[in-house]
Amino acid sequence: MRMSTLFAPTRKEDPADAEIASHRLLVRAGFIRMVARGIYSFLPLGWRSVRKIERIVREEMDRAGAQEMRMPGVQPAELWQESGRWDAYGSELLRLKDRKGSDFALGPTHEEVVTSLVRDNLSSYKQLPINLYQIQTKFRDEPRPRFGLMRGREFVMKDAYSFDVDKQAAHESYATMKDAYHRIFTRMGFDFVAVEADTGNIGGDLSHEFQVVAETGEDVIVRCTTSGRAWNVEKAPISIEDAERDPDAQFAELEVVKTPKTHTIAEVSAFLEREASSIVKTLIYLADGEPIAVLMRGDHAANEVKILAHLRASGLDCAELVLADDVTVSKVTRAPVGFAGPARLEVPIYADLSVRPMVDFVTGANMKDRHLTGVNWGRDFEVSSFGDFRRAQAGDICADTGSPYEEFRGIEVGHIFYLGTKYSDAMSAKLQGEDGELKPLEMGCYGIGITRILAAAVEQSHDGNGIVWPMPLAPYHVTVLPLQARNEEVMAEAERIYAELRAAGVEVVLDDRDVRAGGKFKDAELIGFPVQIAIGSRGLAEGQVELKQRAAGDKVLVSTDTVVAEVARIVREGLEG
RNA sequence: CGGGGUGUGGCGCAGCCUGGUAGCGCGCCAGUUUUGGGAACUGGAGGCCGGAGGUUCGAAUCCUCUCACCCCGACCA
Repeated sequence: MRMSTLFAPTRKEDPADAEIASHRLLVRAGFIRMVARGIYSFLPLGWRSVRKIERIVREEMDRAGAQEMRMPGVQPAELWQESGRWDAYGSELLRLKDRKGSDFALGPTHEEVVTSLVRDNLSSYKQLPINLYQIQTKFRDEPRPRFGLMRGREFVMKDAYSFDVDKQAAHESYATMKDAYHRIFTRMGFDFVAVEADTGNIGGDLSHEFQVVAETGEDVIVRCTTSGRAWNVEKAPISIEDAERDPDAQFAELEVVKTPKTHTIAEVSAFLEREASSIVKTLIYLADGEPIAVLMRGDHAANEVKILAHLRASGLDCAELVLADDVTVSKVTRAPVGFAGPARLEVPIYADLSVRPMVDFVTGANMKDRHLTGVNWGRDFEVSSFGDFRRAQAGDICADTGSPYEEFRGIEVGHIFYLGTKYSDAMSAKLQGEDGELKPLEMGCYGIGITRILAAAVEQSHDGNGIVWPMPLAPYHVTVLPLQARNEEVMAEAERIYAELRAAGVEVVLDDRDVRAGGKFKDAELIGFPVQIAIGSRGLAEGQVELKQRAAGDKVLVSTDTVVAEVARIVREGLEG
């Protein structure tokens, strides 16, 4: 490819709306352009990298025995009504009507379509196991798309679905996919972790997220410092002290203190000069619309999955638990947000176990700009029940090993689930087993965010000058830069090297534009070609060209006779990892 | 959905408070000189100032409505 014809509109300046490196650089280097909120076009360079990502995914999925197919982007409402998700999925499901007024959805995922397909076309356990996958555009109407490709509304995803006779076989399919995912992300050169995760609303009871380690990641992960096992913070088992309060404790007087404009724990802690761990925060939740209060120690965070489980175990049949909005908080506490406290609160109060041993703590006073000190449960308010509601964080103790957790952020690029029979039950997808009985299919589903990987790769590998592509994902492996476009010898040598590299199977861009050397260098760095060959009249007089690898950054002079073989070798080694 | 902000040539911005015929940098076109890390000069092209309505002799500027985009929050209390 010649740079003079390549459609790669690069920019000197950062786009005004981009915050993180991947978004900024993918726009600046001419890989993507936004069309609408959370919706992007992929320009030639961007699309080439996307196709390389797809290819690696395809090769490893095929190797793992999965079969590629293709399902529609537009799906009839009936299928979603059958699984119950037409109502359950919420407003992320973009709904539309056809000319007859029938309801459709833009597919955010394909469990319904694939389950009905398999149900209608397989009849015996002898046809199992089967794993079907596709690489396709999905649409999820995200409440807040952001960070370019990281959280878009339209995105490309690889989704696979496994079907097995029983749970054991399904677990084997799951393990096969887990291995395939490890190979895929290793081949892409990622620093990643497989994280044990909560299954959320997808169902099932076994799930791993594949997280690329990155400071700008949206997910928080904890990892045990001895076993190396990693968990999503909502799932991580922490060792909890279940301590009683000292029965002889003397309680201080309850006191109202002025705390102007201190809305957060950090502000209250600083203002009153008390440790965050001596403050109790009062979270107002809506359990199926009914307000409840949850008390947490000031330095802890709440885990809604645990709270929900506790409510159910206490006999409260609660389907949905959400943090209350500001209006509800004001109504329940009779005070603005930031001053909620348990005393004289007329809703059920649930408290984390770490609150039980606390004496004379600080809480909000349910009055604007006021907190209470010397607060004690039992005397100043009653607790409905205590439970473990804590979300894991750095420094917490791993329940498995007794070692502390470390915390880091990640970009979720893959997620695998063992689904069980959730969809096959709902959609009565059954097969005859060996014993002649009809049994629901055991399912698993396995996603990879193809376009998000493009952003994750840039996030993990860039510098002040631009993108630093790993060889397997680079849109082109090499760029050839004739530094004086009007010098015939320089151009002739550039053309020769360009042609020979292409003949050697190297993907190469010749920067044949009549621009100054500086411009070519800047664009080459920005786009992130792994290898640069700079050809100038000075070096050529000595029979030499300059070879630079983007990642290492150092330049070496190489003879014009050996440069093609040398570069071909670098590219080959880069592709092999 | 709540809070904040921004919409002015392709891109990044100033002008708005205090109304009076639209400006800067980059990019683009032509020419001259340049030519190993985003050149200099000269001359050009390109904008219904997001949209609608209003106030006014006169609106990018003031008022109302609306649309779009960005940031923060939606485990903050």
